[in-house]
Amino acid sequence: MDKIKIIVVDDHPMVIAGMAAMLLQIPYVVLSATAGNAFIALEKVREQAPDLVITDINMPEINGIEFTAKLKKEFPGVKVIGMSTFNERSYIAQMIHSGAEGFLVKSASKEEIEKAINSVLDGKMYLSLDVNLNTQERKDLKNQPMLTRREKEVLLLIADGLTSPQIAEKLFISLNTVDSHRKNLLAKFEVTNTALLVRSAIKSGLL
Amino acid sequence: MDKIKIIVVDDHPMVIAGMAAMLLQIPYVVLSATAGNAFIALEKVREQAPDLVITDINMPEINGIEFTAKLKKEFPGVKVIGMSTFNERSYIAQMIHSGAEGFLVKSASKEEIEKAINSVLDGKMYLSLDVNLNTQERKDLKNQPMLTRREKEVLLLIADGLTSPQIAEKLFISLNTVDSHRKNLLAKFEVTNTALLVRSAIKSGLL
DNA sequence: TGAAAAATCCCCCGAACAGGTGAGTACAGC
DNA sequence: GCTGTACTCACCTGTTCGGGGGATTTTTCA
Repeated sequence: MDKIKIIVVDDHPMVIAGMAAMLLQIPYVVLSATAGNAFIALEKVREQAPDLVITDINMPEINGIEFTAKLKKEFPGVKVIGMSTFNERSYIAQMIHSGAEGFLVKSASKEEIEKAINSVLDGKMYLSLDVNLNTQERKDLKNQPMLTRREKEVLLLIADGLTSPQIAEKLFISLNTVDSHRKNLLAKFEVTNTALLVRSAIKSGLL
Repeated sequence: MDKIKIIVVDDHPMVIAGMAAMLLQIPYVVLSATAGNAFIALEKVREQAPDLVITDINMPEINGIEFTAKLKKEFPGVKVIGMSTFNERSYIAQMIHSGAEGFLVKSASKEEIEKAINSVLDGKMYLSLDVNLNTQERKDLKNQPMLTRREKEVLLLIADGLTSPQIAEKLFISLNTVDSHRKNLLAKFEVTNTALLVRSAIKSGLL
């Protein structure tokens, strides 16, 4: 059997290096490419046709979730394992929803990584053991609101302390529109005021 | 001149591996030990008498800040570089206060790590370039506002999504008083609305 | 090309927030 | 006893938010 071809995507060189070192110790896999962002990653996937992509979730420009969605659309056969640090578990649900087969925390050991790779290539799903979700967190996970482009913009400006009128001016839209987005944000996050909105957004890693 | 002896402390094997790979490429340093937590790290330091310790800041049980403080007390000569991921810059000030000479973000490149090591061993302080404390952030760090007991209580309740009337009821005080505290909070954090208040408080680690 | 999703805009209304100013009480430290 | 700080409360004003509708135009994408 051929070696399993893996591509690792992460904007932290240190993580890339660490993952590379760990994968080296697994005889039946080969790291066929690495990428520091989603654009490069997509190119590499087209070139290399890997069996598995291990991708960071928090990346600038295109995050791991969108990246996974794009990747899965173009290459449904490629398996994906998401990776994230401790406090950002909140993305897991979205990641799974985007089609990822596995999830690892960055604190994973070589053994765990190996197990994840095997499970996923076996057609099974793998979730890092560290992902011990308490009920509240699980809730936060499920209800990861799907925000539209505009909603994200508005959310950012709210978190930057702008008032609705100021946001309206900045985005060249009417106050009514800002209010609409604002209400949609509150609804999607299932909160009733700005304080909780900002807090939830931060917890979800959106800010 | 002898090689520079370095000990790396991080609870993420992947980061350890990555750092090890990077340090390997720097000819005049040697990684004399690694540790997954502060206890082991202290042992290793006693054994190895390293020149430099590179430690994660976020670790279970004993965090990097306490660890640095302990380490510096026992071995004042050992240089320390703190390491953290992106969003946790708020610890930098505490880290420096504990005696660390440098700070790196985990997204650091090999070049940056090398520069940090050189600076620190040269007796200079090194702060990761990514830690471009813009004036606002620097302010956030310095001006950790001195909150009174009551103000903290109110702040917590605000962040929990309670409205002023609800807070008043909960604390058995009048709405006017809650408003007073609220205004004092806004003033102390130098912000003008609740969104920024919550955000600042989280950034300052108060929530 | 046609349906669905997103973005835009409008109205009303009451509640909550933010800014300013002032002031009484309680308590700790000097 | 004086001083400073925290905590409490009050009044007034205008702005912003939040909740409830409904409606139209782009955009997106199957």
